[in-house]
Amino acid sequence: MLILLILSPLIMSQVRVRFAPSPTGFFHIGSARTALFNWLYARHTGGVFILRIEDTDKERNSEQFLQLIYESLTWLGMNWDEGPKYGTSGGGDHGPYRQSERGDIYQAYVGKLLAAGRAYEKDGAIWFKLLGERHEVFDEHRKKTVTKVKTPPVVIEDQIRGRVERVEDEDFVIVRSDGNPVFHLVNVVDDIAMQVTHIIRGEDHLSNTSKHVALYEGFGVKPPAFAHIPLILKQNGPGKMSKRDQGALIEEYQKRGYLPEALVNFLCLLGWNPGDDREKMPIADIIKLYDLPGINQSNARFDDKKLAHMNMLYLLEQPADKFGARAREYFAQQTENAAAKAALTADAAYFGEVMALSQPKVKGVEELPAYTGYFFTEDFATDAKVRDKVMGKGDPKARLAELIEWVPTADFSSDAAIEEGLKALAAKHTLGFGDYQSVARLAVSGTNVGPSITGMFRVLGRGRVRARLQKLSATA
RNA sequence: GUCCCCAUCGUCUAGCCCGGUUAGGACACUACCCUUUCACGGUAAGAACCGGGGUUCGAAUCCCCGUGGGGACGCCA
Repeated sequence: MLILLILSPLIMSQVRVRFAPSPTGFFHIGSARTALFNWLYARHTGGVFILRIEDTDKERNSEQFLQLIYESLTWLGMNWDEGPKYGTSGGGDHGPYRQSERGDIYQAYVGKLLAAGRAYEKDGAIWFKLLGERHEVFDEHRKKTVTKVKTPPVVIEDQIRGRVERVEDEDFVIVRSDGNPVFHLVNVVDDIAMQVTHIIRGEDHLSNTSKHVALYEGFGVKPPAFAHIPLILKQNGPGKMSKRDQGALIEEYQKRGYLPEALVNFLCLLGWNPGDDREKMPIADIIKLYDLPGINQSNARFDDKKLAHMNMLYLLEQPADKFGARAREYFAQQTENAAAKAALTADAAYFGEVMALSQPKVKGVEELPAYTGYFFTEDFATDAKVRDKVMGKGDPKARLAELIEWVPTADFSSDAAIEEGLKALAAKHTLGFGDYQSVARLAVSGTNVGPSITGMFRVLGRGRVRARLQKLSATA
């Protein structure tokens, strides 16, 4: 009882936000960001994040895309408190959370409008009736005569844009002639029924909002707070980012081995910032600082380079075993890639060591198969240009001979030991470490980029190193 | 065409609300340093207040107009 008394004002004012996607296509960056901004607000305020599936378009819905929504949200770390059950997310007593299962509710609400004279039937469809004087006018753009209604402007108090006024001056369809309710109706009905307090959505919905506010008024319900967030523009060319644009799909980043934390961090910064210079920050800090007034008003262009950089930052701080596991997962997906296949057949500990060696060197997991190829096969390619350059400088043949002789008895127990050994070798001829490094690298990897040569020696082991040195020596 | 939103480096942005800054940071680009290659890291450089009016001693900041960008105008969501 006492607890209830203390909690009741909290419950009364609890923020309830929703993300309401339709399963009609791949899950893309824009949707993810809208979900994220809602999720953050719920977590920031200690409110409720609702997932509602807007599957009223029977033609275009698919179960596959529905699953993709669940998977993508979960992958990004956005759990939902109410909604369809999936893993540990979902549940709640405002369901069902799929609009395809809420037909009775919509019918009841339409009934209310019909009874109140705020809706009528025409051409087999049900229309919402605006209040005011009517007159016919020819619409040049749509090339037809339409009935306009003289109405006062609808006022939207937007949390991001301030006061926005827009005149809604035409009745609109709320139930199609086939009996299916349309988006505007179900969206508003569900937000009323689910007691949504804040509608955070893309700015592309701002023009729809006048319809929605009119519907709220028709139902005699005070509209919730609106927050229209800026859109993400495509990287190249004009217009907003759409599912078909390069880099638009969440699934793609998942497949490419991006870290979800990095993608989320990047997405947060597209239209929001903590107010200082911090960019890479833990999600807990973002939740703490995130708020609606901090959201920008202007659209943001997507930048894959900045995302890649953010991903590298996160990758760099991954524990080696986690990084190795992620790499293995990525390699396993590359079924067409011979290098990836070969790597997977290698000993697990060896694979892990190779990845640990490469972790600080690459920008993304996707670089790994090509970057580490020579660790897993003796049949690796040699870069002709690098070969000419290395073999044309100093006396590489002599260095190779020395290395071949040195390897069998050298101390390979640690990178430091190998370094010491090589330095001692160089000192005998008053040469530098670099004189051995370049030719050794060419011999064992066929290129001039890669991890430290000492690390490569240690991981490859004496046998392989010596064989490769001899092979180069024989063909040089 | 009508309506709505927006406008700081190439890009993401701080500063704007509450007028006085060498207009700051990050990505990208360039140079140098570090170094055992390549990266990472460090330092430096270049790079912006869309234009025009107004208000003011003073405007990136407030107001108006233009221009530009974006969005919406479906029995799609």
